Amino acid sequence: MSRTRFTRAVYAAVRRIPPGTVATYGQIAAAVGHPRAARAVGTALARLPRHLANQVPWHRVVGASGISARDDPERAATQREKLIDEGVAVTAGGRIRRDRSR
DNA sequence: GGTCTGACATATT
DNA sequence: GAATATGCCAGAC
Repeated sequence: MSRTRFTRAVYAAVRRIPPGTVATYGQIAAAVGHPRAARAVGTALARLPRHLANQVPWHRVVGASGISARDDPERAATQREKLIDEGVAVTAGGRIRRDRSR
């Protein structure tokens, strides 16, 4: 199975994100001990299994410029709506207000 | 087991 | 702010 220690650490870190708050991939990567592995965080979440998607608030993880979702625009829309539903201020461009991130 | 791809970041121009 | 270049790590083939 592909879920490595790193991946599990990422899931754990994402789970620790407080509601109504978003974290960047860089922050997650740094949280698991790999400040330069933002990309790995992306792939790990991209291959996030459904059963884990239920317990991991992946929608709280955004890119440095907000929601990225270069692979699936639908995902971006879902993520944006979920964030808005949680009270996160997401602009029309998919960017997050600085007081909610960082 | 080597290579390509990718939900990225940071620095520089 | 946008475009370009480089580094980083894990997953899929």
